[in-house]
Amino acid sequence: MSDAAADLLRGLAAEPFQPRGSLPLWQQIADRLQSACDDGRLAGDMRLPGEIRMAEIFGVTRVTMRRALARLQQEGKLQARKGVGIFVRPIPLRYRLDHGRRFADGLELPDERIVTQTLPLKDGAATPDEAQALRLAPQAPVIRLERLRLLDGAPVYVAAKTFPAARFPRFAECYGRRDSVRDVYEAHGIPRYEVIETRVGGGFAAPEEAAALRLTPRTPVLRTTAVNADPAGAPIEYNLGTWPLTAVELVLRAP
Amino acid sequence: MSDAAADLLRGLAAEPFQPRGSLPLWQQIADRLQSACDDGRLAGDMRLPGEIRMAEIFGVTRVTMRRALARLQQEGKLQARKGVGIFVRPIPLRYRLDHGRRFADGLELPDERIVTQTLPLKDGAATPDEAQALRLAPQAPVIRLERLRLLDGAPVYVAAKTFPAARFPRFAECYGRRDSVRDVYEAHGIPRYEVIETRVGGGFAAPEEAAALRLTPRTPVLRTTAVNADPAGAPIEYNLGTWPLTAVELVLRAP
DNA sequence: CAGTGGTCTAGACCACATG
DNA sequence: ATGTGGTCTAGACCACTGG
Repeated sequence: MSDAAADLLRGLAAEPFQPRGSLPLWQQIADRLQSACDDGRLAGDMRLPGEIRMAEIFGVTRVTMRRALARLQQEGKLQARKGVGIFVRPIPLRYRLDHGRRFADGLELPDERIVTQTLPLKDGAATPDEAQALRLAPQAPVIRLERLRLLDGAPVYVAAKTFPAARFPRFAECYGRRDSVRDVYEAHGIPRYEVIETRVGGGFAAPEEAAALRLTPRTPVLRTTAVNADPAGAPIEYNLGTWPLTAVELVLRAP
Repeated sequence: MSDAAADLLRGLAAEPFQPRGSLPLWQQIADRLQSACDDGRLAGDMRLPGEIRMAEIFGVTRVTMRRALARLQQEGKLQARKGVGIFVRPIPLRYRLDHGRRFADGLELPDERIVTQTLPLKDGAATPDEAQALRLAPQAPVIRLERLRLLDGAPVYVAAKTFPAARFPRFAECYGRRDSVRDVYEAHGIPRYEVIETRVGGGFAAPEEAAALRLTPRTPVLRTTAVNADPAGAPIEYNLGTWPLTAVELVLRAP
């Protein structure tokens, strides 16, 4: 009785390790696991043996084993679920996403592979950041929309969108039909829009973000913020996006 | 005999911790240290007491203390130097960098605060990536230039630039005068250039990058790649930049 | 040399998810 | 009830850096 993952790991552990003083043991283990992830020997959604088991296989303590596993989790290759096990994250290599295009267009992938989950709409008051970006009065009423995009079942993007409530009185009704923001725009007399500013930066996943993206908390992420405007230049949407650090590559081309 | 840092930490440790079951001890410690970094109570280049000492102060094992410190290192707030001590990383905060502008212009800071270090030029053969970006034959001769930018003494950017050797026969001579790539361009009949493509992605610092940026190895970083072209559209420079994840924010505005 | 951070071990208890 | 990952401890040895 030995599943494929355990056999593979035994193979990784077979080669002797470099003596002390060169590379730390946990790093050598992590390196071998990582190369196995990268070349597909550890494939998507595969479940690894338990930590104690793996520690035995590699001939180290559980603590040392955990250090190796922790690095792979931080880099998004593995995902641990408490009480369940450790899984190979079905990795999106890296998606090229062109600036200013719609999410799905930028990915250049068939729509079947993309799934969108929408969380319930919420009303609220604009935060200072939002008020400034949307050119609203402080505390002005806004509509908040959260969305999660999955690619081949793996979450790759959470978006928190904020809209000025005054501008979109029939938001919920229009959005609900097809889960489409574009529909809302059109229904309120905005046939097209422009991205007037995009920012890209890095950060670390908050617990909720990590849960949504199925990442270990505090995992590094890429954050994008965009402001959309109607043809007249008035801001109509503030979009805060979070991506697993290794999941996306933004491509910006000269016009 | 007790320096300022130790006193501050004793203050942080004074408040009782939440009982087990709520937040892990190491996370509570990390949170307190982080807020102390963020609001300046732990200021730039300050040296912390040793790990054993800090572990005593917080009443935990050295292992637990190290977990807390590890998180702050990964997030770029602290920097450990083996055999020396742990230091507060001087004010990385976050710099707005506008796309398409020169490094120094984008930062909108006085030149005095910016220092550039140039590593020795190297000749070499184009890698596949470089050959494609620069539209060269495989293995074509290229010139490699590495630069490190420091802001207020803290390294915030390493750039690895690659130029087609055939296009810049007098590269070394021209560059050496003022360490300016623009000088090289002008001397070879290129009065201005355009950025034809920029990519932004995330990764993890290789050992050399980490050393240059004074980061803990494997720290998450932001990577930018840009291709410059002459007015005729011919690629003349391939630029690979690495930033500490928390040090930079790219701002892209509509033309 | 003494002090520092980096690595590693052996064992323990807990909260959680699953069967 | 079992096994999982998450946390924590107490002690040890090493390599590096500084005075």
